[in-house]
Amino acid sequence: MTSVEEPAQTNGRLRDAARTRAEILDVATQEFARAGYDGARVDEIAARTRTTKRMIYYYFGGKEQLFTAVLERAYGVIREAEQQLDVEHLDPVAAIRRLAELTFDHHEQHPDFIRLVSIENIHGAEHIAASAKLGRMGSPALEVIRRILAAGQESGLFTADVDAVDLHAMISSFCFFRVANRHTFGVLFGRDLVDPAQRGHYRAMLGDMVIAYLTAERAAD
Amino acid sequence: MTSVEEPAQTNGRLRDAARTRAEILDVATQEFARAGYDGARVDEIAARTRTTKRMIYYYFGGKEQLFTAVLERAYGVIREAEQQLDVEHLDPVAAIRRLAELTFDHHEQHPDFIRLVSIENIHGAEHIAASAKLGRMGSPALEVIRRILAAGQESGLFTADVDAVDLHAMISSFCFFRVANRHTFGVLFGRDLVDPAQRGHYRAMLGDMVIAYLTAERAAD
DNA sequence: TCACTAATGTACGAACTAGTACGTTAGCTA
DNA sequence: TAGCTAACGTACTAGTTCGTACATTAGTGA
Repeated sequence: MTSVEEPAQTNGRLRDAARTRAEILDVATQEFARAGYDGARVDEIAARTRTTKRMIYYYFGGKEQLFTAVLERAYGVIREAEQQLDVEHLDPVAAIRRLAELTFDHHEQHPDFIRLVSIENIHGAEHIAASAKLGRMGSPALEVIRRILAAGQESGLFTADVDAVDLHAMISSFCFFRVANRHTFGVLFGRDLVDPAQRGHYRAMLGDMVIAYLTAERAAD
Repeated sequence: MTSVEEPAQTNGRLRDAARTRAEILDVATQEFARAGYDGARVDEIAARTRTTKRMIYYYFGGKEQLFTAVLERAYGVIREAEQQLDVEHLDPVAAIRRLAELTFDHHEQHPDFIRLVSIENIHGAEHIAASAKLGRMGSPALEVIRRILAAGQESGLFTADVDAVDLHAMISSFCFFRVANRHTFGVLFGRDLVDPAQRGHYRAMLGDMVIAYLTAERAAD
């Protein structure tokens, strides 16, 4: 999240639409992630900005649209990260493990994003459904998974007949739950799923799980 | 959720503390699950009850305590369900699959519970942490998993050296994500994870995944 | 049956909160 | 450099929302 923390005016200008807009988005992201859609306070966002509430309405129109803009940018970030993904040179098993690990890392590094997605689901995904930018956006990772799966299935290495979307769901489940539910899980079971000391443990567990699933010997269907 | 929908007075009484309390809890569960903690309206809960807002404060003290009571009851329900669990007579593989399927079914049948847990995580699990009833409650399923795992590992059937809490997290991840994130996932990938026609598919996928993970041939650690 | 209290209802207030009307100025361009 | 407009600030309002003061009654036990 391109945080803007400079003294007062960036690039010598007092008035900078792009900077003001970006700063509002930064703070709004934190605030929505902190308190949920209804818990977030427009006044609080404004207060933590170098500008005023007036500007939020000037640039975004309202709280609802601001939240949508926050989601659009957050999804854009993960989209970009996935586009960096380069696993073409790896064998299917290594490639899938790599992909799983990248998903794992991204989720861990963007807890705010996870919270925003949770919040959006509480609200039935109405904002992303209404967003032209986000509707059916899919994910660059999906195409990659598709190719790896095809290669693995062709070579007989992968026995599971699973499609890319379902495999993506499986990988995301684990990564998402670990971050999203860490608080209740921690209280109820006395175990912090995001404990840095256990990071490697869970990362390996995810990879093992996915590979085991894909390569398991199946009874005839 | 013991829904109370009778005409006016149950068991012949106009004033029935237990009934009023239960009815408030029922409606509050729906309202909190619908809109989140801050989105939920105390007035709305009262309106959909046969009693008044005054009673919410009389019985629970406030919105915060009401939400905690809602969580306590919701966790109580899953706790009870898990206590029914009887898999002692099954071999480890069948037992684990059974357990996974029960978790799967429970999550599917209680979307409100899933939403409440999501909401509670947005708020850092502060309510269940403060609740005497819920702190470190654990889960009856955990003991069952522990026993099955021990048996499976002893017999050499299970190769993964995973503990009960982590396995529980793995199973829950899949079940939770499927229900909790169905909305955003549906919009972004055009696939409804809770489509009844696909229920069997995902249920089998979960079992296959867990069993594959537990029984996979491992390279020496 | 009488009195006492748990249970309930009504009406209201104080604080908050999204959103806006109105006024001002920086910075670009002709 | 004059003027025009995008960018910005202040002060306010209308409506909402949690919570409560006060009044009332059902049911129970003596």
